[in-house]
Amino acid sequence: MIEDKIIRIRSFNRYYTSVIGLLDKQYLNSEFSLTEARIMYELNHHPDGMTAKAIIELLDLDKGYLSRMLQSFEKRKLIEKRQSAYDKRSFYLHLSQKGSAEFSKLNNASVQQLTELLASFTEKEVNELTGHMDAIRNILEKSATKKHD
Amino acid sequence: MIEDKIIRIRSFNRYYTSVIGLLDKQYLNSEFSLTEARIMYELNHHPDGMTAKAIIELLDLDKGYLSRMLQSFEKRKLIEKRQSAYDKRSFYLHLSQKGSAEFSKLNNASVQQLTELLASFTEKEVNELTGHMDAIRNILEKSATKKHD
DNA sequence: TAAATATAGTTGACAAAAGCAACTGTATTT
DNA sequence: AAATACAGTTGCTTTTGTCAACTATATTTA
Repeated sequence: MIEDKIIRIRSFNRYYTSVIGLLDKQYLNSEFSLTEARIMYELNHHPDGMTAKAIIELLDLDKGYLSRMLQSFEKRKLIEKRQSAYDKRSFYLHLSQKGSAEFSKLNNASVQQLTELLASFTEKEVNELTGHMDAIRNILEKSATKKHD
Repeated sequence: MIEDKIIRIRSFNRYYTSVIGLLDKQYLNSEFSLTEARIMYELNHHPDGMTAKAIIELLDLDKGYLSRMLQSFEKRKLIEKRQSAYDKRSFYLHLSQKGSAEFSKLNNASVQQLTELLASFTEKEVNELTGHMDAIRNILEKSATKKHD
């Protein structure tokens, strides 16, 4: 029965919301908010530079909100802007060396956190876990339009 | 290699964050915030009443923040409070009839939303999806302390 | 090609969401 | 009975996010 499946999916979503929430708490200790970390992740993932527009679409942020966060990044020397020669309205954004270093710290902390969490599982369990995750993604992305890393 | 597994888990987490974020957008149209909806879900799930303390622990909310949201619920006649006879500091909280009705609306909208989303999948795919979700939960809860519905 | 329209990003003003600490009243411990 | 702990409330603040108007550039259309 489909109703039953929906109940299970919603239950999983509630459950996984709390899992993600728990993992995201690490940003409380850092000098970056979760959203800032996501922006840095995208910038790091696009070393050739990306526009504010692209970040907005990827992360579904308000452009005014993002604009201010990028200003704050600039003040902190975490990013560099380079105006596009072809479209002077837009700017290519890059992590600076400092920004890359800060991102690495965040990233390492995140890996460390998950490493500790996974320590209580067997290798077989971890393999199964990632297998199920990949499978969910494959199913959902079959119909979805959105693209991800 | 475990590093590789961690990368995949983190990738899934980023992906699933956006899935959940998309589903949660439905609350933008409603008169309830996501957090309010979660509180109502818990209240609905505990028809014998539950204390603010219990909600705080389940949803990891600040008690002051919750206190104000409950006040707003009371003003809107969505909940009823009954002081505990055994511990006059605490109150048992219930959805009122109106609160139940409002929760039902939210719930139905959520079911409807997922029904539409699942419409593009085959029954087999949906079965696999829920199977993988259950499997993830089973693995993660093996070591976890947190309990969920 | 000039006018109209669209787009990238910025800014100001504001609102919603969340966090923190002090406080009240009740319960529990010493 | 004094000290401590706890449930919930309140005042105050910060963080996060939203909206609309605006500037400068680009694109479309008449």
